[in-house]
Amino acid sequence: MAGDGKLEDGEGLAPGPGGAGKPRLDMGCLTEILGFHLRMANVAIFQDYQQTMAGLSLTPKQFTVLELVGRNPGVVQIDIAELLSMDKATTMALVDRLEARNLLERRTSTIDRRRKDLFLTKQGQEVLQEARDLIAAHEKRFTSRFSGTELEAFIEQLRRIYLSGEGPHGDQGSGDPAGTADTP
Amino acid sequence: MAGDGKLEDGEGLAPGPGGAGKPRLDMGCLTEILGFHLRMANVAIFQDYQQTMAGLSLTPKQFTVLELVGRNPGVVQIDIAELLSMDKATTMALVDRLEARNLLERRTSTIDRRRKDLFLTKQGQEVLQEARDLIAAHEKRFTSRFSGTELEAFIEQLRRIYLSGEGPHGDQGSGDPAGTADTP
DNA sequence: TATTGTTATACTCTATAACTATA
DNA sequence: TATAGTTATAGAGTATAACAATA
Repeated sequence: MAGDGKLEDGEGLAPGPGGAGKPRLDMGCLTEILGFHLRMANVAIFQDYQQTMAGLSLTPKQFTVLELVGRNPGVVQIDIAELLSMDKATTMALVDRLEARNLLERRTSTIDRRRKDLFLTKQGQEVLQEARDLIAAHEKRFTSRFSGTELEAFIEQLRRIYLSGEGPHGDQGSGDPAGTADTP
Repeated sequence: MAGDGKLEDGEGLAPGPGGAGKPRLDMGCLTEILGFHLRMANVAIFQDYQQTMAGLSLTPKQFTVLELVGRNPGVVQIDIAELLSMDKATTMALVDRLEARNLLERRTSTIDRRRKDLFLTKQGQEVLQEARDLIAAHEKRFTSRFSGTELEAFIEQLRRIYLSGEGPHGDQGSGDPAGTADTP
């Protein structure tokens, strides 16, 4: 049984109180789980990202949306939501925050008044460019660990993970978490 | 990992065959950003995970903690927090939820009364085993896309992302908002 | 004084549902 | 009837800060 164990406190497990180093725990089946390594990598990158973007306070998703709106002026929320597999209500809140910061604006579509076309404001364009520069440096801290061919293969493998579910299921909501939620 | 879960942001980027559905947007610099692909892959795996574990309703983080406690009986929260780069308050909440479901229990350490040793309950052991089985099938749906050597290389690359702070600096505290939150 | 656990607080994400205004 | 946006609500994750007990 796995869990009944009886290790007394300090045995082998953790470094005792005051012990300096990291805890070396038995990772069990986690070492073989692709999703586990993926999440750990995601967290590591996120933490560096956060420090990098502290000044701009743009989350990865917010940056993604700014980039999408910047590259596709007039794109509507529903398309962003689908592309990023987000709920439309979640997308709403995200866009609200960006709009509140005056980084983008909504304009009712002239051809379909239900739609609100999205455009970056001048400030949004400036912030986006700043963000791109910061992110480039941030990215380099990780990509520099790989050779050109390694990086290419790495990204191809990541795409192989997320570009497969084409036909079958419709998208689903996400849930995280986390890297951040208890969500995966 | 750390996160308890939530991460996920987009998915579905794919060029879907179904013409009608997906928007074809210019992804701009996103296509070159490692962190973006990592998040997308994370989301894809998370969504499959979510469907797989719907019956047990265990988030990836919750499963991770159960596995760690199962493999390391008596481990304390602070060590789990450090290993997974989570805040100790976040870890607290996570453990609270597992305890509320009677999957694990806290016992005050006999040698350091500040500590609470963690142990799986009998029910926790059973749920953990069920989860392991479900996850094995879930994992296979993704790992089957790679050859043995490819998978090995892939995981090594992921580890290269998150195991960098090993020698020199300690890792860093937390700071994540969620892969969750608008977190990575 | 430092550490572990804890609580309180606030913000965000996520999902669902229902409502609006258009189409 | 269907779609795009919107609002309301609920449950969860995450981070910060402060506190208690113990070392």
